[in-house]
Order: sequence, then C-alpha cells, then structure tokens
Amino acid sequence: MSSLKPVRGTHDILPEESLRRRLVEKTADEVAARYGYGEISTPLFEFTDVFARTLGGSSDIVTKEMYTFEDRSGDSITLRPENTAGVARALISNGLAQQLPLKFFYRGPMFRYERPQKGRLRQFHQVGVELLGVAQPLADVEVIAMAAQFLQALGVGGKTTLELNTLGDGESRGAYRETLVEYLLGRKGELSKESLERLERNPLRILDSKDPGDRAVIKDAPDMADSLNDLSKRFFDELLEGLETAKVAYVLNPRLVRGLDYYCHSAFEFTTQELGAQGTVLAGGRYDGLIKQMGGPPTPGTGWAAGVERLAMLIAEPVERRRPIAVIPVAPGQAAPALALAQQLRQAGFTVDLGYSGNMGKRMKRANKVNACAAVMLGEDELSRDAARVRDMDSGEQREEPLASLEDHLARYN
RNA sequence: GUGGCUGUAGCUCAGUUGGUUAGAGCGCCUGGUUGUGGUCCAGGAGGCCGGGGGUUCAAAUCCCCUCAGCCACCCCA
Repeated sequence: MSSLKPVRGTHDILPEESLRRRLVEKTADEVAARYGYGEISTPLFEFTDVFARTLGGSSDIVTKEMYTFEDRSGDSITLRPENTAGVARALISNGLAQQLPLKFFYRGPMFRYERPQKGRLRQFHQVGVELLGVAQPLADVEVIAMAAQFLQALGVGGKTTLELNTLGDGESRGAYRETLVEYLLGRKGELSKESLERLERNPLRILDSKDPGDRAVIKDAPDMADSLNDLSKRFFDELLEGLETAKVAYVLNPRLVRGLDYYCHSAFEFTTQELGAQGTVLAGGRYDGLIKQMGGPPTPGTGWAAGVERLAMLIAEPVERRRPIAVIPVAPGQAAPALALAQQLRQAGFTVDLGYSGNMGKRMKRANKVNACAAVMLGEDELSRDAARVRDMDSGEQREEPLASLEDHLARYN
C-alpha cells in the first residue's frame, strides 16, 4: 500500500462515481434553468471576513470548521464552507442590486474542517439556488417547488420528505427566544451539558437535540407559532397556501431550526431515512438580513443548497456509460485503415474504442471488457472487397457489411 | 473536538494458545485458440500484514504511540 494518501476527508472521484455526480448536477442545472436561474460561479476562496461576518460568530462553522489560512500578502483567506455568502458578496461587488430580482444556480466544492463520516467530507460538493430581491413568500414557494421537482427528476422524490418551519422575522424570533430560554431555565437540571452551553450561545438549537433527556424537555416547550407577530404569521400562511397551490407535499416540523444566524421566516429541509445520521439532503430558507449585514443595500433573499455526494448515494442504479463500438484490425497490416475508420466513425458521432496493441483475440477481449455493443473487424479479405465484418457482441451474430453502408448499419447501436 | 469499532494482495476477506516459505475468492497477466470476446482448463504476477517504537529466542498475532477509514456525538448538505 502506498504511503501517498489524499488529505483526510477528501477523495478522488473516479469515472464511475463521476457519472452519478454529473447526473445530479445536470438535473439540478436543467430544472433550475426551467425556472429561469442562470449559473453563477464565485471563487472557491474569499476574504475570511465574508464568512466570519455573515455566518454569525456563534455558529460552529465559524468557530471550528473553516479552512482559514494566510496568503503570501498576509490576507486572511478562507475556503468557502457554503456559497450563499459568496453569492451575496458577488451581488454587492458587481453592483447587481440594480437589477433585482436575480436568480442564480451554482454548483461546486465547499470545504469544512470536520470529522469525516458517511456523507460528510472535508471537501464536498453542493448544488444550490439563490433568489434575490423578492420579499414575497411566493419566492419561497418557487424555490421549494423547484427543489421538489429537482429531487423528483433525480428519481429520489419518493425517498425524501419536505420538512418545513418558520423562524419568523427578527422581532418574532427575539420574542420566542426569550420565552424559550425562560422555559428551559426552569428545567435546566434535565438538560444535557451540550444544551446547557447552547442555552446562551444558540438556544433555538436545543430544539433539534438528539439527547433523550433534552427531547423530554423539548416535548413540552413553547411553540414558535405562538410567538409570531402578525406579519410573520401572514408570511407563513401565504407560504403554505402557495405550496398547496403548487402541489408540493410538506410536513410541518416546529423543531426545525437553523444553525446560521441570517435565516428568517421559512426554513426547510428535504430529509431521507436511508443515509444514517446524515439525513438532510437539501436544505434552505430565507435570509433577508444577510446582504445588508454585509454592507450592501437591504435585499431579501431565499434559496437552498443540496449535497451532491448525499444525493449521489441515494440514486439506486449506477449510471450506465455509453457502450462503444470496437474497431479491430485483424492483423498489423490493417492498423492504419482501422485508425482511419475509427476517426471517421467518431467524427460521425459514434462512440468508438480502438485498442492500442495486441492480436485479434486480445482485442476482442478488450472489446468485451469495455462492454462494446459491436465489433467492427477489418481483415485483408474484407478490405479487398471494401467491406468490414460486424459482430453483434450480445448475440454473437456477425455479417459482412460494405464500408459504404457501414455507418447506416451501425446506427442501430448508437 | 469527544467516544466506539476497524486497518492483511487492486477488491472482499481468512489467518488457531505468538512459531519458521502469510492464504482464499474475485480481478489482473500468459497460454490452451497466430482471423473471434463472454464459459471452461492450466500456469503466473502481485504483500515492509497502515506507519513508528517496544516486549520476546521468535510478532500479522501482545503493549504503546501515530495515521487513516467506518459508526455515533457536536454540527451540518
């Protein structure tokens, strides 16, 4: 075994795996395009401030999960742990706030310094969308409906459930936070030590704790719904109505919260039972305060991000590679005609495998190994008659075919 | 960052109470078949037993450290 290993939490994506991942990205791209979203690519790294100021000092992403380093000019640089902050920064940098509303799709690697496990890597990949400049709940309806359609198109719609909650606006959230903390303080003795810490730092997080003791306390906790002001209530009602009109099925989960500070109103997750502890496959919400917080004009936003690796794991069947046609020179004398024919067929759009060496038997074996659908054999005899021998690799039947009509004959395999 | 489990051939795994040349299946290569793949038969290559240190006459096996993977927690896609 070689001592050359990839860095912890990273791995090489070999061709077979690439096919599955490409399917995920392509499907997301196509569905997003139908909603009018154009692809945006922001840099893989930003000034650390971009993330530190927006993600919220209390979030774990900032405190322990960022890949941060100093570059040669002494600037603090961070590999992006998610893409919303980068898109928001791009909006400001490019003065795009003049052209709202804007709809972006993105995909690419993200980096978080975490302990790896199944469906969790230090370099992982996301596809996501951001809808900027629309304050109405219709925007949330749109991105959620798009997410549902995306998962459906991928074939994993049946394996996922949309969970939905509202965090309310700043006022409602603050009010709820107070009621919740008050309640939790009353039962302080029953909380886990992690939750005791969260009590000050991020009390809402206690709501989705997995600790059994916490759960018992949470069960009787006050509901966010009771702390919502009229505006927040109306927003949420319109969201639910919109989802029903758009025929998107959802389940309300009052314990669904967000780790990042800039979220408000809608919070949603598509979850699955098939991935162990990493059940969330796509998650998002509204982040109206973010862009102003970064120094831009007040701009509402909503969107989601999905884990490419997690979705790729959910796809049942391996994606099949296109079957090639093998072109085989019978003897070295036919090497040149074989190369010429292979190129002609490739130019015509066929997928062609041309072996590099070996006698005919070896080349046939290779044709079999690459799962060729047909073999086109060029021998002295056939060539003297301007023909080739075509073998169907599944049935084993073969026939002589004039070169002039070869492409037409092979069309059935493409 | 915390806890548990696991590292033996490219892959999946055996390997007895420490004992001499470390095995199997699959895969790979060669030949049986110099103009025909899959099946079959015969042969072959491929291992610092994750790495380092220690105990011992002797370590894949026991001890310590370290690295990595998996699972869970924290957190999150």
